[in-house]
Order: sequence, then structure tokens, then C-alpha cells
Amino acid sequence: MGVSKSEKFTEEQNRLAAFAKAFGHPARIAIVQYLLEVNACVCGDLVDVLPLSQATVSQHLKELKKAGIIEGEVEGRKVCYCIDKDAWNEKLELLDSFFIKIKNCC
Amino acid sequence: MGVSKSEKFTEEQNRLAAFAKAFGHPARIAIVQYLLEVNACVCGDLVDVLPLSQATVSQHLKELKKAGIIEGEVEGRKVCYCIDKDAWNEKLELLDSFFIKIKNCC
DNA sequence: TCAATTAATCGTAATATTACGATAAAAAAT
DNA sequence: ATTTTTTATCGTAATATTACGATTAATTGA
Repeated sequence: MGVSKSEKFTEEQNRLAAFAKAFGHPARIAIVQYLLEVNACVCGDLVDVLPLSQATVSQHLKELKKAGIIEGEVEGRKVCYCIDKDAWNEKLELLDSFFIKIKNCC
Repeated sequence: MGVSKSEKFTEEQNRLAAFAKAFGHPARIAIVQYLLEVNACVCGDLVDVLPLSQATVSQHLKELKKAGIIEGEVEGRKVCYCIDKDAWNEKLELLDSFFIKIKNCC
């Protein structure tokens, strides 16, 4: 089929998966890396940073927005993108509870 | 198209994306959670843990193996699955360098 | 007002993912 | 040797993702 049976999993499992999925493409990693690097809102030059067309970059930005990782604010005729700070730190806690260092196994 | 232009991104970006992608499905989150929870190799009862068919679970296990997150070892007529401890901790470092707490932005 | 700029959306094509029944392959039990 | 158990793989169908050119919508500048 190809349809994800999300209703069969817990809320936490679905949230973690959705968060991970948003980072599941190098372009989206690159976007977030860039936003973290400049440590500010970036207005309008994201397309130049990526080796992809404007339409494709816009699509990736939409994914990141959908996942609550970035925010976009219209500023004149440009759009300013930012890391969604609150969501980011909240999701880091989700991650922390999942990605524990393994001490001993097997 | 639909083909990921991985050659246009850095090695680190591709590695992070591949790692994240492996966790981009609730079933795979559930599998890893279970393996972490029991903190041991699990021989043969993974299908019972998930609300999916045997074939589908096997496919998800294959994905996790491909991403270097788990290992499977044949043990008699069963297969024992484990977190790949070394890879796990190595990838945690990748994550740590990426997911930094944001102090102030915008 | 009209042209230019910027980003989103539409339309479309190619490829990937998800899911499962059926089948195969390997080992253990009878 | 045959049957049973267990997991992987095959075949297939449905849906999702990725990518880009073209178009649209909104705003600014002339």
C-alpha cells in the first residue's frame, strides 16, 4: 500500500518519527545547518545556498515548517526564515529521552 | 524526478540525513525503543511487538540494518537483533554536533 | 500604473516507501 | 525424510517524496 499506519503507534512514536523524517533529506539538513550557523533569521537568500531550484527549496522549507522546525515570516517582499526556538528545544528533550548512550548490551 | 541529489551535498549532510531517515517511521522508532528497553539482543519476537505483518517488519528491520542502527545475527532458526552499539554512539556524536541548544536567535 | 522581484503553488514525471500475501530458504523437531 | 518454525525475499499495489518549469500572488520600485 504505502500508507503509514500511524494510528497503530503511540503519540510519542509518531512525534519522534515525524521529527526525524523532517531531517531525512540532505537539503533540509543544509537549511537548518545554515540557519543555526548564521544564528539569525535569514531573509531571502536560501535558494542561493542550495544546489536546487527555487520551487524545490520552497517545498523543503514547507516540510520544515510543517514539522515545526522553522518559522517563516513575511517581511516586505521577502520571507524571513528562523529556527522555531521553542519547538526546537522542546523536541531536543524528546530526542534526549530516546537517544541515550548505550552502556552495555549483549 | 524524485531522485535525491546526494552528490550535491556534503558527506556530513548526507550521513545525518540518512541517519534521520532511518528513524522516520513509527515502526522503526518502536523497534529501536524496544531494543533499548530490553537492553539485550532480541531473538525472534519482534513481529509480536508490532502491529504489522511479518513481511513488513522484516522490511523495516532491513532499513535499520542498512542504516547501521541494528545488527542481526542468525542463532539457530531464529535471528537475534541488537542495537549496533559502536555505530549508535558514533552517530550520537554526529547528532550532538548538530542539535545544539539554541540560546538566542532573532 | 506598470515592470520587477520574490516566494508559493500547480502540474507533472520519476523514483522511493510502505504494506502485505505468497513463496523460498534454512534450521530444528518429529 | 518430512514437517514445522522462522525469517527473508519476491511480486505487486497504493501512496509519498523529490524535482523542476511554469504560473500565480504579493510587494516594491520606477
